[in-house]
Amino acid sequence: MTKYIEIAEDIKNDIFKGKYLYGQKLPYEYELCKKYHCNKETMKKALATLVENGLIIRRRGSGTFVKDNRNDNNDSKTTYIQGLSKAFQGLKEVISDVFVFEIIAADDTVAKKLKINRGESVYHIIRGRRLEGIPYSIEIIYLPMNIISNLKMEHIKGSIYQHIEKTLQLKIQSNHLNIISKQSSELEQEYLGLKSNEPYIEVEQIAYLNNGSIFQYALSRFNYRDFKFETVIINK
Amino acid sequence: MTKYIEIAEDIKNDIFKGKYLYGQKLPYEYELCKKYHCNKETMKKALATLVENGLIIRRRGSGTFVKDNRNDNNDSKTTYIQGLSKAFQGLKEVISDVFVFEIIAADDTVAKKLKINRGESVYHIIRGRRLEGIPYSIEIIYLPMNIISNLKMEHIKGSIYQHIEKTLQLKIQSNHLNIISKQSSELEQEYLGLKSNEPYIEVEQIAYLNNGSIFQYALSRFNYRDFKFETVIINK
DNA sequence: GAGTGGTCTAGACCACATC
DNA sequence: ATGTGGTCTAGACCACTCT
Repeated sequence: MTKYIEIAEDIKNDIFKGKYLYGQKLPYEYELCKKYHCNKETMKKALATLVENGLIIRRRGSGTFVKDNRNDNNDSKTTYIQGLSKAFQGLKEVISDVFVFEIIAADDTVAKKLKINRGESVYHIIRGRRLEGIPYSIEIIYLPMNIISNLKMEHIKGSIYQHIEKTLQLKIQSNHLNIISKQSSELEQEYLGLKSNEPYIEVEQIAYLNNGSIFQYALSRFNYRDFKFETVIINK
Repeated sequence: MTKYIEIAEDIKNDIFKGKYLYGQKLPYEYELCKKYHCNKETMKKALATLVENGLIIRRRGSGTFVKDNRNDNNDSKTTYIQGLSKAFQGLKEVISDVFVFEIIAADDTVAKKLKINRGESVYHIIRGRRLEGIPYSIEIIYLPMNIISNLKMEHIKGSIYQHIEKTLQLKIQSNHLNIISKQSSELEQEYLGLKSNEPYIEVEQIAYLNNGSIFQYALSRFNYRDFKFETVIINK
């Protein structure tokens, strides 16, 4: 881990622990530099990640403040906080229902998305995800076999990311998301509890490793009633 | 404008103009530094904004590449590219139907969102937006009068942002978005062409100025068929 | 080993806010 | 005037990729 990420994590934890209260001023950059024994620019980088995550606000001339998020609704089941699926912060139990787990030849669409050749082998997974017993999403996942290997049913039932990061020691760099809505078919209606003619929200996700290769093309489908996506846009 | 933003804009234009083709390698950092007469760190900052915008991918050890976006569907009417509403890149004509334009006292909800006191005066606007004649969104907007002044019908019909940035000379720093879905009522059904019991997508937006104050609380509602939101998440 | 991108530091200088 | 955050530079050192 790099220094600025460690500092950012530490301050983030302080905020979550309530050391710095909502709306309150954080110590000045200079003070934080002293505390963490780092340079001004490094501290700026650390704080910039917190700004991007919507945790703090910085104002030239006045200071750095913890963003007030208390009025956010926390009743939504699916929350992509800071863009990344924090999967309920690990607080709640997630169970997978595996519908499909097979190896197929990539068709044109999948090949295009994964930037591989048509016909190359890919894992094809369809799984339902339940949160404390209640279904909340259907995931359709394609993983190129030349990058992701030794995928087992236990990973599909649990965490694919853990297998990628822990077992294969690959580093995930970025996720390119596309959020749209579509008319549901029977699978979504049954699993997500939608009526016929009701739509679902789909998050298309193309995920890159830090070596630039695409390791995942996935479609996550949610009941529109449960969907919530939070993000911050910084104007530059 | 700062140097790194200018450089980023310039490279962005080159990409859009086709100078650097999709999938192609960009000149090395060092070459770009020479071209733009800047320091390595400044160039990194410029390129980092393009990474955040999903335009390029950087790989340690191999280079910087233009991201291939050719397989994106461009048939959606509403595209929030890079998070920010680029409003169709100004290519298509936008017309507003103003349903409500009044000054009211902030109720509890609005006061909480705008971080002002209950009872303070705010502009309350409800307008429909049409793209080449076809309705695509309903916007419910609240602007605190102590920040935004002299709002006229012409601004509501055109661009409120232009009034804020050009006339009032205020700088917009960030937008905090929350995307959810809700059951439609008559207004959305009529204007957006939804059937009863069909939902709409709502983008809740809280917008900050660079002095830290909140100048807008807005709800934009879209027919779920037309909605598309693109964003990039960088893992750090 | 050479090429390429990432992190960190030290310090100059600038812009904005508050008193 | 002072406090506070933002930008830019020069240069050291590190990590990864492609041969």
